[in-house]
Amino acid sequence: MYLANPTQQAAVTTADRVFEQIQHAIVEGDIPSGSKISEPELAKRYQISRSTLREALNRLEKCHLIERKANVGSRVVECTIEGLLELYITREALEGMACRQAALNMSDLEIVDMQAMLKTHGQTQELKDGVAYYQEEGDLDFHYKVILCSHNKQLIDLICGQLYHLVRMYRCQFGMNSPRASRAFNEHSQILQAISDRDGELAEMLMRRHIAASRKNIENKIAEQNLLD
Amino acid sequence: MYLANPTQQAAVTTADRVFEQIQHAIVEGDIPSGSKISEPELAKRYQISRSTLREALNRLEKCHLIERKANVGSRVVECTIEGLLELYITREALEGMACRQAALNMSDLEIVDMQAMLKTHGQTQELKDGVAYYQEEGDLDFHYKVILCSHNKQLIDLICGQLYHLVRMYRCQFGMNSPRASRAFNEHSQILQAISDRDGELAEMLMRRHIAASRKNIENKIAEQNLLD
DNA sequence: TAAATTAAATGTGTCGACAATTTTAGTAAA
DNA sequence: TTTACTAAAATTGTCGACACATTTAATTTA
Repeated sequence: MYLANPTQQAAVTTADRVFEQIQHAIVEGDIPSGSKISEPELAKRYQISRSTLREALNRLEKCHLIERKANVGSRVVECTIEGLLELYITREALEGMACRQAALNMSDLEIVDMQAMLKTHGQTQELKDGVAYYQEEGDLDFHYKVILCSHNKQLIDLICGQLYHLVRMYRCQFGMNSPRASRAFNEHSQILQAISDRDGELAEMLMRRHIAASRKNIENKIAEQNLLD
Repeated sequence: MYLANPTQQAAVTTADRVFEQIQHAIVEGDIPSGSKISEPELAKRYQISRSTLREALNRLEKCHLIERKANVGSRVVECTIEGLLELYITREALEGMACRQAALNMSDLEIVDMQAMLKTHGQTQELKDGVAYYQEEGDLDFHYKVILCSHNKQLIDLICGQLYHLVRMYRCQFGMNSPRASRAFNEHSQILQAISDRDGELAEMLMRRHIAASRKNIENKIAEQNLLD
């Protein structure tokens, strides 16, 4: 089961449903990264007409999962190291600002809720220490909540509606259930503290460091791997 | 004549052409902000089938110029004060980071080019001092160049491919040919200096202040206007 | 054999028509 | 007059077919 996107309203039309199915298939790698998409083939596989499929493809393009060229066709986006680093840099900017806005705009109730959620994360983490579960869902959960609490529609749409599908895709394809779990939890706690103090500047700074740390973690792994070649 | 988007590849298909036409009409306010879009009517006006029109509508949705609801239809996005402020906050985050990346990644040649452009701006500004022209094109020109020079595809697409159409729309509809022209020029010069020094941290900070200043300028205007009511 | 040209096949873009849903108009009941 | 229900009209979603462009295969030519 994959994390439902909070900004994605319930699928009512067939194009919506097929969009979600293909999205899932791409994120999980069932439709491989970089592969060409054949409209007739996919239309047949999902038992829909090409028009409906193209509607779905348009939404996939909107969240950067496929790329289209006129008169040529669509390809699933390629997962490259550079792309991953660029994605993290963009996240650093956007989520940093979202965190600042959350510190300024969150209601007291929302803060209480988030503290409860983090407490839960801490407990499950003590139980299955260092297990991928936390990184898989808890981390995204925390980030999602912060973004939604920015109360900035523009930020919410850009990050949750578009970038995060790519984030999930990279996580799946590069198998990134990193050992940063316990450190991430501590960083989340610090961030929430800054938010509770309504310290927007600190909250942004901590979130940026948190994401930058993940990025550097990846860069280091790559560097190690390159030394082995 | 309006500023062609550097990320927008040449229109080859009819849907492309119609997309550009409607985009222009929305930005300029010929199709009013907040109005409902009738697919049959627009299809007739542009002499195309509904399928082709819907393809164009999908791209308009991608750059946040229209909003769609399933089984109900499309509306031109509404220009509100809150929306404008949210847009500026998002720009502050994204363009700030783009500016930092530009300082890190720009080639020396690109820096020389940009210095030349800014010099031109300074001269034309001396000629028609305080005239809207500068703010209308020069400002966007500078910002566009900085973003492109970040060499970060993700940032480029988000800002140039999506946000900037909205920015232009707000500029048109709110008649924002502000008197910040000369101050903006000075701020641009400072930013470029930081970029030339390869000082990413300073470059980001200055760009963020530059955009935040615009936002506060707007907020003040609103506050003044509210006092009169 | 390799390169260039042409022809077939595949795939994308566009169209008009039908199905399903929503909105509007009209009628009946309170 | 207002509300509730019903029927008609209009609008959106989906479909299959055709036009056009690109890619692939076959044929010719150097």
